[in-house]
Amino acid sequence: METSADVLVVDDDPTVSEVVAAYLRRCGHRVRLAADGPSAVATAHLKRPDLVVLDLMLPGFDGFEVYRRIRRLGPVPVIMLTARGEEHDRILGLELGADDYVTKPFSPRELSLRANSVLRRARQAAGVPEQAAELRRVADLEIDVTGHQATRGGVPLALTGREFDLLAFLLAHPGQAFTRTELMRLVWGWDYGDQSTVTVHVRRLREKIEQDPAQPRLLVTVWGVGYRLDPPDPQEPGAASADGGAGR
Amino acid sequence: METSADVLVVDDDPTVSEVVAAYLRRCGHRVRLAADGPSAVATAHLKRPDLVVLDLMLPGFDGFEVYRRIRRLGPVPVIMLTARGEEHDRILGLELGADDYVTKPFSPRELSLRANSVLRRARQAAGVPEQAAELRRVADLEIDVTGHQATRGGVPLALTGREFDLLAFLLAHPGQAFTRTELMRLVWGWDYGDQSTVTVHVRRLREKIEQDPAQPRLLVTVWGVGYRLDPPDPQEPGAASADGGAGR
DNA sequence: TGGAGCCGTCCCGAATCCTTACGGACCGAG
DNA sequence: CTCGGTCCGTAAGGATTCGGGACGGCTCCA
Repeated sequence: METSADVLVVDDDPTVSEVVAAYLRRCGHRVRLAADGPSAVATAHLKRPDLVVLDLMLPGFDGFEVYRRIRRLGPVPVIMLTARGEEHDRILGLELGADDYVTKPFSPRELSLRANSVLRRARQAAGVPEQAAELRRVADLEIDVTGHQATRGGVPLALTGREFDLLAFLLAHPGQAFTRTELMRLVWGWDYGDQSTVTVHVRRLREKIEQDPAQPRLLVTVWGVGYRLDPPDPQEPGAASADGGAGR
Repeated sequence: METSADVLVVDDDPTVSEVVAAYLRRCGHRVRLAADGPSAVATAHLKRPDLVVLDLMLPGFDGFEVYRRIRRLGPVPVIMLTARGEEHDRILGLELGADDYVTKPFSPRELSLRANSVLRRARQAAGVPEQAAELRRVADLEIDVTGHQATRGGVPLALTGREFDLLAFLLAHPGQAFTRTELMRLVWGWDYGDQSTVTVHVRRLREKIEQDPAQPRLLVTVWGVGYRLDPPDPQEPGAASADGGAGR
């Protein structure tokens, strides 16, 4: 679990800011709100948040200007909220150096994922000792979330971004079955789009972590439901024991 | 039972809300109903449910407004019911903030899965240590609802979806007899269709959980009524266990 | 400006599962 | 003893799901 952080949310729409705040608080963060540019800059000055979530469409005030002023305070990470289709904002935002951006309409889960990711990167860059690299293990599979590296039996795996996220999530919830839609929401952060995307990534991940991808023993498919990462049976390690119910 | 939770269902259509309530009760939850926005908010205030299932199409009251007011009470998980066919963008916008949403028409399995996983995540976020895998046991039969896995004496069973649902339901109500029609309605979610479907699935389930499927001792048939999952008599098994006057 | 890697989507074959139908066996009542 | 209702076992058709292959778009990098 990520540690808590101070987050400043800047948006003039109370509906959006309330929802965003609720979600971030649920993740264990402390949240402050600002509805306009000046108060945002002032709050940033006084409270020195660990992360700023900034809507670019502020009334009567240029969001970019707010961004520049906040950035002068120091290397505070910023996530920008932009409207879909506004390629201009997005490009400009990234050029300015925003750590990440999220296009509206967005799912709160997506924002939470981005926020945690940005915070993690920021802490790492800041040289925070990073208490004992966050490790997760199942069978001979090991993942270092902070170091963004996965190994099997000590051998590093060449996972892509999505594959890593998927494996990290499954390793965090071993033995639990998830539907494709759930995985789409929890790993991808959104749930529109084709569910077969999940299927394809599971297949690609199996190619890299399973000994026999055609007969997966770790990343099992639960028919009619979805997928599950099985913790290894504490019993036989290499014995040719019948696969119990895994058959078919 | 750790799975049970207080659920508030908000829908103006009694047909829908009753069906939803039935689905949730079959999962072992306690359900309250509210037909309009104000009473929903009031009930949420008074009863502090663990989960809210909220229909967005409330008459004369914006469902999203209800959501915001309920959310102010605290981090209550919310599942939204939306009608299919609404513009995708609208759904996305409304989804803003919901823990999950289900599009109508929905299947009972769908709602059950979502409700359970939302509750699980909420408990997890609330600091309740996970690990509390939802288990149900009778005799040497054990079922892990979150992992969608059933075992007998520790050995995994290869159950199909329906078989799993059926066994899960019976394990939630041991010692209680159900007619085929009841099982059809409570497990399948509809009350039309051939009752022999239930018969066939019971038979297949017996093949997998009974030691001698020809003489079932766990999944007993109550003649003229239906079926019942018997908790094992810890004492003598061969006794002439008169099933009382259950006959007709 | 190419080229490689990653991601998301689509298509189709194969495997699996659900439902229904049918014949025979069993139970209880008159 | 006979009969009507009920239950069990088998089989087949239809529907759904899963897995593999492949394609185009996109980004990043040389």
